[in-house]
Amino acid sequence: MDVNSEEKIKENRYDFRTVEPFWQEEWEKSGLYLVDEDSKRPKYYVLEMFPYPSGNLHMGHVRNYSIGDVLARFKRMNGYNVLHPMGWDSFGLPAENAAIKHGVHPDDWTRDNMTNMRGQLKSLGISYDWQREVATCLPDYYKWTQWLFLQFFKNGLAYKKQAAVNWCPSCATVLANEQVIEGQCERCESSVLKKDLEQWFFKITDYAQRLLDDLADLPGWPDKVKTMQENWIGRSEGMQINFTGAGGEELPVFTTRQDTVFGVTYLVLAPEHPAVKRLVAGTAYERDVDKFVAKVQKLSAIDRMADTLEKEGIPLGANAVNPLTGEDVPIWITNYVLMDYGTGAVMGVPGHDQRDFDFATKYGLNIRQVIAPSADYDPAAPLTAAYTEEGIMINSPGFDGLPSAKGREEISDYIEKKGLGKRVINYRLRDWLISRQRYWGAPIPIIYCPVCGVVPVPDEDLPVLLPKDVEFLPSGVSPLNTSKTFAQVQCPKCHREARREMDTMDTFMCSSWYFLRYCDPQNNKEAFAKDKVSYWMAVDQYIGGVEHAILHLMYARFFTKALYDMDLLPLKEPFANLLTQGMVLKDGSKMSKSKGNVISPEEIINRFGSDTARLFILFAAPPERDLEWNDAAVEGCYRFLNRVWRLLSDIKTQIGANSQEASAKNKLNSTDSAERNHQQFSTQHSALNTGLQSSPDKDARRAVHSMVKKVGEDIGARFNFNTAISAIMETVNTLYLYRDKSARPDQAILAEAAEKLILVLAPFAPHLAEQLWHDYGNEGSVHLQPWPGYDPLALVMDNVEIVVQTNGKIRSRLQVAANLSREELGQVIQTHPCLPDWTEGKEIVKLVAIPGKLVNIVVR
RNA sequence: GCGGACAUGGUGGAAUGGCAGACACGUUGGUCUUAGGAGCCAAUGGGCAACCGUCCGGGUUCAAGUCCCGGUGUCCGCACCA
Repeated sequence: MDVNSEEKIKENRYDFRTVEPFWQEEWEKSGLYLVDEDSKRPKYYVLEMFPYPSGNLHMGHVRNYSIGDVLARFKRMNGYNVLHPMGWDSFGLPAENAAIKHGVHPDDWTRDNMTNMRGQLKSLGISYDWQREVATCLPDYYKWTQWLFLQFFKNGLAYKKQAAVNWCPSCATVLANEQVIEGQCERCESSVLKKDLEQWFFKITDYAQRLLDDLADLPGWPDKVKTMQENWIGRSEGMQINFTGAGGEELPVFTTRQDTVFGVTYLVLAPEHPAVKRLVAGTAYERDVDKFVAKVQKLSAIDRMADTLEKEGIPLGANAVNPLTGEDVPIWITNYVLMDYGTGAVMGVPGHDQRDFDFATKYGLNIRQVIAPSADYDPAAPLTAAYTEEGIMINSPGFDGLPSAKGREEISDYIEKKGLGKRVINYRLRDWLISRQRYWGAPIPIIYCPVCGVVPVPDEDLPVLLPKDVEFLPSGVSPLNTSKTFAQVQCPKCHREARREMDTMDTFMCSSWYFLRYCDPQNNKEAFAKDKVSYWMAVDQYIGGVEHAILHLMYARFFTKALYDMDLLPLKEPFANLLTQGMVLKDGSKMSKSKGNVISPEEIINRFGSDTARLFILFAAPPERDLEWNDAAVEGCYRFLNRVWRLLSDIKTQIGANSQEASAKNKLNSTDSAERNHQQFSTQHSALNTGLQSSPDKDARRAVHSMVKKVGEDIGARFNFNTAISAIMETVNTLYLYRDKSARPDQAILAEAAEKLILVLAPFAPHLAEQLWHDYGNEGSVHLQPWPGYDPLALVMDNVEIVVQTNGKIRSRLQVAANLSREELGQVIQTHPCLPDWTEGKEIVKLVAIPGKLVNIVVR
């Protein structure tokens, strides 16, 4: 390749290697994306889930932030005061694991990663207000995480209790319920064990009903996510019925099928049920029962939940009294009853519950039918499986003949009247276990005093700094124990020698309020000022992966509600609208190092530039859908940007003389709202429109204006960025044809087209658009311009093609005037010379005319 | 088992109930070129054709990829929840 041709190619191309870094620097220098509270403009808070600083950006990040950036830029151009921040979810296990593996301190490792990823983010040119950057691992952030913990504590929402908790043996720490996936650790996939430990919990269960009810106030959330939260909260209405065991042992059970209480033939307890020991103490059953309990407890969570696990049980040799019938039924324990749901005791109704049926069949327990499928059903026929549907009550003295649903109500009333139990609502949701026996997290700001007991760290002593002199090899004991200085502290109340809490907080605590800190990131007096939060919150559009549907999104909702109750926040829901983006796949599966199918964003940016990377990722699929990475298609996007570049460069040369006029026009627009801008364009160009004689001119202009309309709607109302981009591509194609094929392309139309193209491209390809904007002689950033308007008159067509169908089959196409009414269009068909051909001599039954679209002649 | 989403060319994907396959990738042919991994032009659901085509089977409608009923398949979430 000689020098000349190299230069020639360079000349005709979008030189992203120069253009992109240049504008990134300019934008940063001019503080283009910095925002403040501004009551004159409506606010818009667009937020992407902040990343864990793992070391490198991956394509999922690029997708997430590209979606957010299009919205941020679009809203900005539409006159909104846009808050678009970025930060780091920077506490967590990977830092410790890296420290163990490579001998670096988690703090250094994390900071290096943040530096590296910040650089990568900046090379993407996302419009963040970097002055609002937060990192959860920095003392000026976690000080407030600790402060918030204390607010929860002081309001009775944080408590410590001994409980059987999830223990990951490999991470050597406890896990929240939500972090156990199919019995395995969410992080390392080790089998999770149950361990009896004293741990800190947040009372999220107090908010179960509100978390459930308020989902109805979130129309801007995907149903999928709301359903997942609904299932996770798992509300079920039922009844607690008080059975009584031998020796007066109270054995309440929880059931949702009170109508089957006459069918109870045994009672089952969870092996861990506290009554078990008492009931068998000193009996012949004691040894076998102990053995059985030990066997069940040894099973890991995953084994205990496995489908294949056989239902096993053992009798306790004791009976319980059914309070309704006065009948004695045997008490068993079994591996299929859970201690931590309901009361840990279940009534065995083998006639109407399949598990009970299997169990009773296996151990020869009685099966009694109390619900018949219909009134004429023969109850004498033996059941071959449990009948679990609704039906008619039988063998239930006093309630026979009632439909089961009605029977449920009457039995509930009866039980409550007699004081034998009560209606209760059970939730599957458990309290949130927030303490961790790991190093890289915010220390829990609690002091244990031998005299005063559990004492919160006073506000003025915050933050409780994470010590650096710590051995963080997982040992099962909190690593903070290994610090020489950390534990020792004076009791804030009595000043006696006391000890600090050694556990750190779950990192989900840190991420449950970061969106509030962005509103007021530098405040060193409070976590956030109420007026700033009132101005910016709620987040208008939240964007992130669906993998956070339960954990993060539920905790953040819980925090918001709790802070609302403490009068720290003016709102009950943090995220008004939620967009869950799909994954980025390669060869059909998620990109991962172990599969070796990772495409690094850095590499793509180096080869094609960030505008190309962003354009591809937005064009390849709608945002909620999974996206298959395709190298060739990326190149296609790169070619498109060059096509735009060449077209607009050429037009610029052609209309060079007019460029001053164009720039004057833009100065005029630059301070207007989109609405005014819209009207302005209409009046400005209606003269242009009516002056057009030939149809290629009109067509070109229509293409441009309908593109503006469609792109605005696709971004603003539908989040269909892929179709917005395709509309721009179509218009570019049309303009190439117009310029090359029409006899005398109109300069004014080309100038207008160029300007609008640059403006609609700005959210998608911000660097290219900015460069072109300035090449056209405009002042100021393209990203501060009002979103272009369109001229409704330009969209009007003189003629349209309509389709002629008979019985739904296409016969012909006709050019007709676009403004024909339904009747006129019918007339045209009725009198058309081809009518006999279309109807083939058959009788016309009906004629359906849809103006502007089609005519369907129904014949027989 | 329960709940949810989805199913359209070789591929990614378009279609307020109104011309299925926009836009793009890929492929093929042409053109320019010392060269082409650049650019431009053309073709591209299947079938020689009439026609047939949106997972399968019914239905509603003048008209169904789209709405309704019943299946199948794929993916996701929860899962011994009483």
